[in-house]
Amino acid sequence: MSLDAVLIAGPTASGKSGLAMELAENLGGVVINADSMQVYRELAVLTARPSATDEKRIPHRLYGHVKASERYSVGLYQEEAAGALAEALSNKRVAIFAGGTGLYFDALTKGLSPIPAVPVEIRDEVRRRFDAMGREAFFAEFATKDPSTTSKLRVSDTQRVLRAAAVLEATGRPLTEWQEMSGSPVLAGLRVVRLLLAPPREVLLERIDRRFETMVAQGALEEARLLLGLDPALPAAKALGIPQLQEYLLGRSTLESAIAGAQLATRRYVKRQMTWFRTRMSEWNWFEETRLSNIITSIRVEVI
RNA sequence: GCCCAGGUAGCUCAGUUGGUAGAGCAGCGGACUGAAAAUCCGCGUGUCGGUGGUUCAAUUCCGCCCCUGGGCA
Repeated sequence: MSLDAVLIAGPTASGKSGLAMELAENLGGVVINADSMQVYRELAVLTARPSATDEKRIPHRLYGHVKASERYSVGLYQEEAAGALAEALSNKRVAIFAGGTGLYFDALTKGLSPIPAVPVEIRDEVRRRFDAMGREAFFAEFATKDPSTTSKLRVSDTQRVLRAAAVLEATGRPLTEWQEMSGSPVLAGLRVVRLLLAPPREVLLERIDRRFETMVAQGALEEARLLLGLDPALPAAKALGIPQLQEYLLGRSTLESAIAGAQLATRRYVKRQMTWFRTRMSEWNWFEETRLSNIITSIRVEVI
C-alpha cells in the first residue's frame, strides 16, 4: 500500500498522539501537529503535548515552536503544514497529522480561501473602533459597508464581526466574496487515510477529569503562572485550564474550584469538537477504540 | 417508639387557593474559512416518594406506608 499521509482527528484525550506514534513507527513516518494549542512552547503539560522522550523516539513537527506571546492562526498553520509535509515526503516518510482542531483539518483537506493576510495595525485599529463605538453601533455601521457579510453574522459574534470588518478594511472586498473562492488543500492530490478516534463520551469525560488532576501534579500551575503577564486576549491565554488556574494563582478562587472549572470547560470543548466531527467529518473512518490492529485492517486510502 | 420538617429535572430549589409544572447550575443539539482549546445560536430532559381514597379531574386535599434531616425519648 502506498500512502502519503495519515490524518488522525479526534476529541481531546481520545488517544491520537499514541496512535500517531505507533503508526509512525510502523509506517516510517513523521508526526505533524494539527492542534491549535500544542504549537505554543510554554504549554507542554496543559496541552498534553508529546514529551521529549516521544520526540526522541519519533520525529515530530510543529509542536511547541511558537511563543505564547505570539498570535498563531490557521493561515500560518496552512503554510507550516505544507512545509512539514514537503519535508516528510522528500524524505520518503509518511506524514502523520494528529490533532483535534477541526478547522486545521479543513485547511489540510479542503483548503482555505485565498484571503490576503490582514496587517496587525488594521486588526488593532478595527478593534479599537469596536471598543469605542460599542457592538451595536459598530455592527450597524459595518452593515452599511458590507451588507452581504453582515447578513451571515450575528451582532453577538464579536470575533467574526471583527474579522469581517478587518478583511473589508484591509482588502476593500467583502469577506463573503473572498470566501466564495476556494483554496487549494495542503494535501491536494495525495493518497491519504483519514481516521477519526471517538471513544464513548463517558469514557472520555472520565479520562479528562483524571488527566487534569495529573496535569496539576505535573506542573500545570507553573505553566499558568508563566503566562500571567500576557494579554488575556492572546490565543495561548485561552488554553483550557489557563484562565481557571490563573484565577487560583491570583487568589480569586480555590484550587479545587479551579480544577473543577477547567474540567468543565474541557467537557464543553469535547462537545463542540464532536459536533464538528459528526457534522463535517462524517465520511472519515471512525473508530471507538485506538487498537492499532483494528484500524490497520480496515483503513481506506483515498486521494484528496 | 413519639413529635416536627421535608421528599418535585442529574443537583439545589420554586410552584400549582385541584385543570399533569419552572428557575439556576449541570446536560444535550447546532453553526463554524487566518483567535477555532476561540466565537456564537438553540433545547427542560420529569411516574411531582409509593399506595389507597375523595373528585369530572390529584403532583396539589385526606388516610396509610417508605425514605431523609432535626428534636424528644
